[in-house]
Amino acid sequence: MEKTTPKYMELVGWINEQIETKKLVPGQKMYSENTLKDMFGVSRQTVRHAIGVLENEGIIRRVQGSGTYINDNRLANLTKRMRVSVVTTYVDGYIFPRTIQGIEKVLLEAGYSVQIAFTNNQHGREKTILEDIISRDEVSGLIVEPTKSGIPNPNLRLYQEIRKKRIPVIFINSFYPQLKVPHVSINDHMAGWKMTKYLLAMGHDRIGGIFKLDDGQGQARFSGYMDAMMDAGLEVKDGQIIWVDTEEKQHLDKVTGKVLERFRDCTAVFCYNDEVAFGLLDIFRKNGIRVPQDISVASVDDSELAILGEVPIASTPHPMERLGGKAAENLLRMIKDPGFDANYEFEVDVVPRRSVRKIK
Amino acid sequence: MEKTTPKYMELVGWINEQIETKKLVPGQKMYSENTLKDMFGVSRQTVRHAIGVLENEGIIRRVQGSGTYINDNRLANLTKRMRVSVVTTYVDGYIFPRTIQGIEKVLLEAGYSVQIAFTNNQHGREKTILEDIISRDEVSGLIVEPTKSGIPNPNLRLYQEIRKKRIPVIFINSFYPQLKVPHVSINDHMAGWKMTKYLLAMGHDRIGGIFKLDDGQGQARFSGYMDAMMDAGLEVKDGQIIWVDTEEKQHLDKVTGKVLERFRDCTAVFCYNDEVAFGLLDIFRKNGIRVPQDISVASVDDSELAILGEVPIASTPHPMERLGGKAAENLLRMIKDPGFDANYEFEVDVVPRRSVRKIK
DNA sequence: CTTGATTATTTGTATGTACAAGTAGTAAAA
DNA sequence: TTTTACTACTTGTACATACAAATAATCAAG
Repeated sequence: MEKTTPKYMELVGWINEQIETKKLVPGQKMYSENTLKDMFGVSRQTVRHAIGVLENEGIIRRVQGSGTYINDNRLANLTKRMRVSVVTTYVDGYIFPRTIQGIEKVLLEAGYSVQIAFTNNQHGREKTILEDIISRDEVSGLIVEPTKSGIPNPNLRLYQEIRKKRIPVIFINSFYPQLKVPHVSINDHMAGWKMTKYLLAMGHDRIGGIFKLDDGQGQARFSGYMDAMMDAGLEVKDGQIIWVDTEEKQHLDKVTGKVLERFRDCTAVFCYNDEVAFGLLDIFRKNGIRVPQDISVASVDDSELAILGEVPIASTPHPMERLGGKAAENLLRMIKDPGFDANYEFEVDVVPRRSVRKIK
Repeated sequence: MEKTTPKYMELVGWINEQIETKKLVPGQKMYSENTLKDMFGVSRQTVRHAIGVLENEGIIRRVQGSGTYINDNRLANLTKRMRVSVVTTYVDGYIFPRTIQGIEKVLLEAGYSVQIAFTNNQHGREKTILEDIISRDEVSGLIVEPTKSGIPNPNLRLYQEIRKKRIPVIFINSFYPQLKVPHVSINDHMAGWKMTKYLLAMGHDRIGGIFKLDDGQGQARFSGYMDAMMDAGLEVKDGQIIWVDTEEKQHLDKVTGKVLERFRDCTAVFCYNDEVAFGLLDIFRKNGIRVPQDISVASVDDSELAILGEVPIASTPHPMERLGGKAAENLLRMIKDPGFDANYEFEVDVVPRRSVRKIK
């Protein structure tokens, strides 16, 4: 993902940095427009554009005929807005609470307060929440876990409006491909790739999969799985893949028939995440299929669910607190320097567990 | 000498007038830059300059590729200080996420935003958070889960300061007895009482207990347990009780020796909550003690942990979302009516499960 | 009817030029 | 010394051009 920061925004970032590092102090006269124009090799109009942005933010003051000056009320202005809004889909269990905890810890230590809201993975709720944030105009940054990132989002306009207000936004776990907004997540493709490679290395070659349809993570994990299968010269058969949506994920037992039929000839199943894997183990147990003797199960995220049941599940750890912390840190940098590239993807590794059996 | 107004300012005035006279209504698409350029015989740059001024005032909104639209800024005036702060000990799992969800849902629907912070059950963190809330002076209410409510709290002064500012406060799950602040919680005494009565009814008479030392809930549940035992004419022996603190609760296996010894002669154990019960089952399993054949286990809260393991645990349901929602509703009433008595305790009932065996 | 590519329109970024208007210091004039 | 006029420099206004990027409507292919 390539993001080109406009020249005038780079200038904004540079000037902000000069003030931040005390190279320019309040009351002091700034470089003149022509000086900046020569320093950066841009046109005077571009310099004026940048200075205009800073003036609107109340950071500097222009006086015709005299020059441009640094304002001294910058700090007083900022403390009023030392607040970050966090918008996630859920909060009840799984990886969410600890991710939020990671965010909260970093922001609290930086003197920010954290405002929070949950979409329940519903576009309508997301709309309400974003409109509230926009109309209040009280936050200096936004951390968002996308709602249904796999399908078109009707709220993109609201995100653009937020960007127009120069409020930095960062996505976690997933992102909307249509928006050029940075994201912090795990490398979902790598998760699918490495786990599938692991299953292959354990001697499996008929590997089924359950993936989540309506978010981008499911699709990325699927493509990692598929690439690994193709890399091994194996065909991915549609009959070995089950796609579920959020609703079905919660109640996997409703598709018991489909599960038993599609995975009948498989020696292993790759699951979208631990919730799905946990539900799958339940179905297998109720139908007398033993794990890992009859079939192996692998998963992603390595949440508490992975080690809670009778059979611990091989999974790839999700850096929960660290991911939240990284997102918060990068957001803070974006607030200071609008040109900062905040994209980050965590690498993942496989944790072998008893749910996967070695086949000779 | 007459002062000539710049062309772009004339344009600003004209557009403002159009909105004032309802010739342009909110949400409607404005004339495009090129249209205005032709209408007024000025350059596109001048038009952009004018539109830029209006955009900074929040009167209009520009959307690249689409057009320029009139903003609906009615909302901006209304909601200013509609914010509630929620302070809980943890967020990672158990009953916390769903309680927070219940709070958030009610407050969001009432038009409030929710600010959140976690103490990690440390007095120091609680102090930082409360001082921040006081100095910002931006919230209209406070929902707090007490930190270590069982031992004297060094931050009572801060709560009194908040009260002096006439900001309503409500406690959830537990409360500080020294403060006359309303609380919404389950009836912990009843939880201890009813569950013990249930164990007695199942034929048990040698009932041990594990309780949490450093919060008020543990003490209330203990007194319910004790009252039920005495009501049945049974003696509560110190040797059948284990007191744990927060640290030991997380790593119950560290006191394995004590557990095995104290409960050797018991037919049942009443646990402070599901976390403790879950850890206890683990210890029993690792030491070859079968539940419920050798010993019965009962618990409080009925979280996901109660039904996750091999042996489902008898427990008393915690009304998580409902409790959070009730707390939020009562806080809203307190904001409107400072005299409202917001105290509320949920009644609890026993959910029998396989972890408790009937003795003839 | 749906999907995908194309096209026209719209705003965004960037550069260049020219002159106007205000400021501050300097030099000349009273 | 004080005043005035000048001058160099600053920001403000205005116009022109070019291309980039996003959007929405249109049209053709399946």
